[in-house]
Amino acid sequence: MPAEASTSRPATPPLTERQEARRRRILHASAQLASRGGFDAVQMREVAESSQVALGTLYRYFPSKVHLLVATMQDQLEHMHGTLRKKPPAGDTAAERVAETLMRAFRALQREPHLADAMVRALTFADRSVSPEVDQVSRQTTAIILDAVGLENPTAEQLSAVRVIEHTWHSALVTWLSGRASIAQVKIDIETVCRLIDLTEPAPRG
Amino acid sequence: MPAEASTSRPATPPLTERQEARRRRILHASAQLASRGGFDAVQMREVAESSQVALGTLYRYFPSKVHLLVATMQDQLEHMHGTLRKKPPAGDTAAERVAETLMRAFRALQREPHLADAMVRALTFADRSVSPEVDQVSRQTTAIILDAVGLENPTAEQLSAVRVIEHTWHSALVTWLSGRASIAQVKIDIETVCRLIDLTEPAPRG
DNA sequence: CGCTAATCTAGAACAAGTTTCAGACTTGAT
DNA sequence: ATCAAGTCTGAAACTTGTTCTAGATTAGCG
Repeated sequence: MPAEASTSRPATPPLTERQEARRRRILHASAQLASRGGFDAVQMREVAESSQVALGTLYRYFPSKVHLLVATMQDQLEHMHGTLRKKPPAGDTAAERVAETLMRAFRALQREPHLADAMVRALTFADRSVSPEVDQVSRQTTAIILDAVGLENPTAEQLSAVRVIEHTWHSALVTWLSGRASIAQVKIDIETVCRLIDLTEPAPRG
Repeated sequence: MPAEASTSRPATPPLTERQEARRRRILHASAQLASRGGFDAVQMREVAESSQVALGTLYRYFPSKVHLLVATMQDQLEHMHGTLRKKPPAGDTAAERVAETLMRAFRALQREPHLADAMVRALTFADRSVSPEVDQVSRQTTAIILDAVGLENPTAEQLSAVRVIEHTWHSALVTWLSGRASIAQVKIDIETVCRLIDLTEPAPRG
């Protein structure tokens, strides 16, 4: 039994520099193609060509198109979390802060609607084989929301509220991307669901 | 300009008996294959063969696999709405009734998890070209929830709460289907979000 | 009935995701 | 420096959704 890799994710052997560079090129090409034409425009052969990697290699790094796009989303989310941390939301209540955070993220996605389409479609289409990666995205999203709530040790009830907010966020995004809801409606729904978090917050002491 | 088909959906010419029968056979084959192996098991060639229809004909009836599966979902939802109407939920508050209704629907889906997988994946993967059909599914779901709430003329606020419940329902389903949440967790989240509907309900007069 | 337009069929063809394979290249250990 | 193991490449093959075509069938109409 090897004792390696006991800390973070299971059995991810460290990548050499060139491998890390390949991985970056692939993710970059993926995001670029997605920004153009969304999910359909991310064609594995094109990603491979764009990132100067053989098709087989692309599949070694990302075992399917969905894996690739979910990884792309992880990448973007990380970036967004960083951005959000720099300018925390200013609302008085947790609900206001969460809603503001989510709408800010929403507007960022609006700027690259095709990219958003590709990532979100991949995320909701992912089957069990992508669970770990999707879960990672979900944890990242949870972290962003909890940051906005501003709690260190949320109760089970609060975690459920956060999950519901997350559900609403994803599904509202899907609805908007498929043209079945306006931005105004998304905003209203986000604000509606964010009330839940206040419901579960103990009255501020003092 | 023909004046026909002015009433319901745009330009759906009435089907002959044999056409109606073909449509039924197709939907039946689709549901059957889906029940076995989920989304991937619904292969257009197999659906065509199973329903004794040429591939080209299948595509004339349903312009894509996603269209087919969304139509399958419409079919199933209609059936379920009928079933639910017969035994309305018994809770005292709107929240209880809605949660009970949704969990009942959820248990029905649990009985055919592969079928559920196929339908839900199709629904969330659908792009703009399927909007009308997806919207129809959404309206049907809304109707089911509103039935449980028991309101004739919901306010805008209540409609937003219903949309949020719907979002949560879909997304929780996706999470469960991909093995990232347990049934218990889904139940909790459904109950959590259903509280919203009570928040918006005016105190009963009397 | 006999005509015409629409529909259906069988099957080939095409597109994009995925797999496979032989050979060239890297890497790490000796 | 050299060898073995692992990785990358280029290209072909395979799978399944989708489109296309030519000919047979059916439906509606005079």
